[in-house]
Amino acid sequence: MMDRCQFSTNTTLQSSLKAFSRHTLKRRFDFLNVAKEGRKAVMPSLIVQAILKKGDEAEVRVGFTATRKIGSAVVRNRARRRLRSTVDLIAKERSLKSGDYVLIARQITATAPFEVLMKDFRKALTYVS
RNA sequence: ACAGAGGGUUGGAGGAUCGCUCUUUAUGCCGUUCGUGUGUAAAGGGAGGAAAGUCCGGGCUCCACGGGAAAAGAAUGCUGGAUAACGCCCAGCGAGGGAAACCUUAGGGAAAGUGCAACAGAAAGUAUACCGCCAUUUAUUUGGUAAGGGUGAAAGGGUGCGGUAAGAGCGCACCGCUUUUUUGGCAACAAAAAAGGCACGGCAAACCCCAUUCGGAGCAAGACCAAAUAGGAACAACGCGUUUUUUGAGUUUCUCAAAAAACAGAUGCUUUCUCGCAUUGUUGUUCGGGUCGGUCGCGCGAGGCAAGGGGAGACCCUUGUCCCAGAGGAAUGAUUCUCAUUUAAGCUUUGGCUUAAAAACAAAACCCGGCUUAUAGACCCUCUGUUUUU
RNA sequence: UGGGGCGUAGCCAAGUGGUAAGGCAGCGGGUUUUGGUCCCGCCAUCCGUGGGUUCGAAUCCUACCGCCCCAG
Repeated sequence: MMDRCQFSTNTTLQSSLKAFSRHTLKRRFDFLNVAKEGRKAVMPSLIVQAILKKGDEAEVRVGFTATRKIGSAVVRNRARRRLRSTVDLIAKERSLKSGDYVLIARQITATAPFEVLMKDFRKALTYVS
């Protein structure tokens, strides 16, 4: 399963920007692990939890969480997409340190201006790392 | 023009850059060069009228598909139609509301039975009559009566005339009610006539009765490929509840083996009952087994559009044409340009221009027919009433 | 996907057709030198929301809203 993921999610970004491949977290165990062991940064528009790993496996894995608390299915899907877009754009401008990241959507994630999301995520990264 | 009623359509348009998902084609790599896996490129497809709530109905799949009875248990409830089916829909009937267009309506049965009606009131349902009215008695009675008052949501037909001691369907007329007949209608029902002479009050979204319908579960259904673990099937060996009968062997009334019959227990056949049917223990070997995971189920359908026809309508028939989402931590996002819509402010030659803002409800999860609920804005058709003009 | 339950004062809750018990909290008063304890009184009427049945609905029916639980 993990072997398959290594090949699948490395898409067209490979040519234009180097060394970023977005693996998504899919197992409940991974999310719980990050929440338990990782560091946490709370911003107005999002929450970031992360475990940074050292070693030869230069792998970045990202998971997204949008709970029922923030709204209906439309709102949850929109929030998750915007978080994913944020991660893609940030990864272009600077390389993420390898490790597992979990982004949690908050109430204003779906409606806030996109620049606020970007700013909060950059700030959260400095806290976490 | 204003006020109102009914029905229908739509749910911004066109691009740019970076990304997501599926299909097809081409091609690289791995490789047991069939195949499978994994990348790249190009082309094409990519949410709704409610996809929602999950309230009904059906398809599909598996299980049960022994007979009978009962009980349920649930749902529906005027009539006819329509449909794959429905509690939806269409047409009509009855009842209620509105000035009208029109709207609402769970609308069978109360002489099958049981029950309920607080408080008030004499009395809440086979009238035990409070204040009254009338007669009688001689003043503490007895009898008649239900017109009037009062209570209540509801008081035992209503109005009028006659009648009477006072009264009363006691009699009569009209209305209501019940029964019968006739006419119209497929029917619900409507109208008319005759008779009866008031009996049969309300509540069944109280229990209930009657009629009709319903086997259970759900795509996490189910099928296939398959690491692991426990259990299953076949074969072999051993063993095999109780009673009776027959046969055989051994050593005698006894023991062992085989066959047949009966009975008992347990389990299963949707719940219960009855009858019936099936199965029944231990060890070994082999077959197999189906969890993680993967593939299918899974998009040609009670399908969309157009034309013609049938029908009052729901709807149906014929022909032509089109192919239109298929993910699985779950696909549409980020930035931006032009036009269109609405609102506000400013300018204005009333044509418009500039600036700013807004743009709903809401995301497929097997599929379809409905219902219910949410919904910014825009557009179309029909009808009713009032006012003005012609 | 299927099934079950709950909503009553600020909080916990009883109430299965006839004007909503009780406790805690709160407010006022009394007792006490003062505070506590104790005693008395007050505090719902929009029973989650909208319709309906009924003379009458927290209760019955129906459609919604919110919350919780169970099975796969």
